[in-house]
This record gives sequence, C-alpha cells and structure tokens, in this order.
Amino acid sequence: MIKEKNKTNKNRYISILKEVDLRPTKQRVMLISNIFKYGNRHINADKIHKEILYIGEKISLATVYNTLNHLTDAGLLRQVKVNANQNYFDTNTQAHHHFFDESNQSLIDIPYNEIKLKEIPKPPSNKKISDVEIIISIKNK
Amino acid sequence: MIKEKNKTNKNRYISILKEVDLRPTKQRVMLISNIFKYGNRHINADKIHKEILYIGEKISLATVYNTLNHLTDAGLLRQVKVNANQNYFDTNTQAHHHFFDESNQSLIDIPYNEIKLKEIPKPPSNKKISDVEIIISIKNK
DNA sequence: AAATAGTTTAGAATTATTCTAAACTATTTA
DNA sequence: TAAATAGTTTAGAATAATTCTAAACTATTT
Repeated sequence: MIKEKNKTNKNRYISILKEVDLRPTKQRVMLISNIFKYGNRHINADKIHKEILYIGEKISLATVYNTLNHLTDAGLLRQVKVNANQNYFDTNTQAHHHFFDESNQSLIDIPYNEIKLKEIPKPPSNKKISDVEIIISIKNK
Repeated sequence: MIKEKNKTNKNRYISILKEVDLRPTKQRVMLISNIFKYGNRHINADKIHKEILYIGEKISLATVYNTLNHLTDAGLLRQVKVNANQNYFDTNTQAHHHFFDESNQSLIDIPYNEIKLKEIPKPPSNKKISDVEIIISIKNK
C-alpha cells in the first residue's frame, strides 16, 4: 500500500522532470522527492545533501548543486539570497516574500497578500522585471 | 587650494570615524575618502581594493573587508545582498530600494517613495524588524 | 544492441570572506 | 613625551560555498 503510494509519487516526479526536459535519473528523482517530501520548505545544497546521506541514499554534492540549479532554471524552485554566504532554495515558487530571522538564519514565508507594493517602479526602458524579492530581516528584541 | 579642500575632507572623515568609535588610521581615512569620493555608489570589497591599488595607495584586502564591516556596523554603509556570490556595500544608508540589473550585475537605486509597502507584516512577537530589503531584478528584454 | 547524448562523480579549482598572529601605530598614562 | 597599552594592519593560511573537469556511467535513440 505504502509502496503503491511511493510508486505513484515517483511517477509524478518522473513526469515533472520530463516536462521540464530533465532526464529522470535515479538521483534526480530521489533528490526531488526528498525536497518536496515535507511540503514547502527552504533548503540549501549542503543541508539537503546531508539529509539524503543520513537516510542512506547516495548522491554527490556536485549533483545536488547541479540539480538544484536546473530545477531553479525550470521554475520548480526559487532562489532566495539572504546574505553573502547563504543561498536558499524555496520549494514555494508562488509569489510571496520572506522574514529572515537573523537569530537562527532561517526563512519564514510571508503570504503575498500580506505585503503589497503600492506600485512597482518602471524599470529602464529596455529592461524587464525578472523577479521581485522582499526580505524583512528580524532579530530578537 | 585643492590641497586645502582635501585637508578639510580628510578632517571630516577623521571626525566621522571618531564619532563611531573607530580609530582614524591612515588606511581607514584613505579608504573612506575613496568610498565616498563619488557620491552614492554600490561597491564591493574587491572592487574598492583594486580601485585603491590602482591610484597608488596601499591597503590590504583584509583591511578593506574589516573596515567595510565596521562601517556597516556603525551605520555608515549598508549591505545589499544580490545573489549567492555578491555582496555590495551601499554608501546610501537612507531608506531606499534597488533594481538589480542581471545583465551587468549592477545595482540601481529606487527612491524610497517610489515603492511603498501597503503595510509591513508583524514579525513574530519576540522579534523586531532590523532591515527591509526590496530587490527588483531586471534583465534585457 | 550499439551508438549517442546526457549525467554523475570525486576531487581539484575558484571565489568570497574570515582568521591568525606578528609587526606596527594610535592613544593613554604617568 | 616616553613607556605602556590597546587597537590595527598585514600577508598568508583557513574556511566555506560553489563550480569545473574529465572519466565512468546511464538513459535514450537508432
């Protein structure tokens, strides 16, 4: 039964990968199922790599980076830059923004409708907007 | 005449450094005058270091990093994180936001009043907001 | 089943940044 | 104003995140 469900999920991830022109290799399917296993989350390459080694699966850190970048290019993940040394990937690609808690370096979603721009300024004429990123840093009182 | 003006500026920077409890050392005064020489700008450690070497002054990269961090802590500079590998320091510490031009990795100021948040969401109860950062990434059409 | 195109891997390379500890300099003290 | 001290600068090492390389491997196409 559980096996059936896993099979179904696996097939779902294979389809998703195919849709975005990525070969559904063993590592990619395994990585992507672990990334999306817990619903929306903010991860970085190193953490997800350790998490996967911990549950006994095998994948190299280089492949994790490669795949995260591919998934980002394909629009399945979104990068969030919180500071000079940390790059998170967010499984929630819907428009939304973030609190960045400096005390534990973690990200917290802010739903899109809770933070609206009065108007978005026009970019220079030959340019178009590719991303809008709002990060509200917070720390302990 | 020009010499007089430089002297005055130098004294100004010495006072500024003293005000924020930083010893006005040769390197700091020289670095800070070069940073603020051209009005508001977005720099990174490596660029300003090279710029300074180019005009024949001497300073180590470690001191540049140290000083930029100190000036940031003191509120004289503001850090802007644009992506995983780039950390800019902005000489404009007034509230304002940025376009990040992906085509040439440069920052463009957006005046504060051109981009207003409808309301800023409340942070978790034991936390306070330390920074609000809006980056609108743009690229060529 | 063989040919090919694309992927994974370990480890090296790169880049940004911080650390270390010795030499140096500004400030304070007497 | 010289000695004591506290803080700063430096080169180079260390660290950390990420990308690169090229050989071995795997999925897909023919």
